[in-house]
Amino acid sequence: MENCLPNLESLQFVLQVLGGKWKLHILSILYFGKKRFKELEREIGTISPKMLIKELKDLEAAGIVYRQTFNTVPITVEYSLTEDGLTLKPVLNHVNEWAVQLKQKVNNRSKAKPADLG
Amino acid sequence: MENCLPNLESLQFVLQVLGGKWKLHILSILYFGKKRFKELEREIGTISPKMLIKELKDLEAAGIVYRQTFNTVPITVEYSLTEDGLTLKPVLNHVNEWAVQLKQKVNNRSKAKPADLG
DNA sequence: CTGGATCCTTTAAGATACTG
DNA sequence: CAGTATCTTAAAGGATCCAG
Repeated sequence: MENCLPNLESLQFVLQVLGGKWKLHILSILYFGKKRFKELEREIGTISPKMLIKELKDLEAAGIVYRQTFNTVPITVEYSLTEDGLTLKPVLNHVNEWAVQLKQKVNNRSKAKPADLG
Repeated sequence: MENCLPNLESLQFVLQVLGGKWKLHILSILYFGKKRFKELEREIGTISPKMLIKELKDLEAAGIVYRQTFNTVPITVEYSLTEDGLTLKPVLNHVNEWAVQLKQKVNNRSKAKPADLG
């Protein structure tokens, strides 16, 4: 039943991982390079520490973000992208291309028409 | 701040549109061809009519799904993919390729390592 | 600084009965 | 058949304070 959209599960997994309110925002910042917890908090501006740590943990569990701690006083933590986090970027760019043209169309029409299948 | 991941907004939009619990499942069925409301309900099996109509309305508003009514008795309604719905498929396949390899890695390791940036 | 814990509000979703 | 309406529960998110 689901063999036309291959591996529905994997796609659901991606949507779940990236679907949090702040995930893409966090990633967009980490694409500039590693950041500390406080730096992320400041750059996002309106996120609470609870949400930030939750989103980071999700991304880390998904293997997209890497967390490194340093035994300084006080402790410092750096978040960076994993290999998979980097390979995600061109994928997102691809999705974005589709999304941009979709949004333009949605804004310029009242109702979508069906695809012309001949 | 967000110019590295181009147009964060568009990506958020896609995640919102596809992020519902049943969206991908519905799309995976519609990729086989047009379906009536009841057919979708039956094929999914565990969805309530309230959720089904809600997800369909979301997809229609996003311009991905087209809804056509017929003045039969009783009324019949057919749901099909729009042009944008069709162009979404290869995009999802691309995401899926990335997702599949990610899941394999996540399952085979305890903790991700950072990307080697040289 | 990096988070954890708590309480609260909002949103998503499920169950079920009902209407044109 | 194709949805609506209502009620209830579960999950996501926000605010705030606290600890190592």
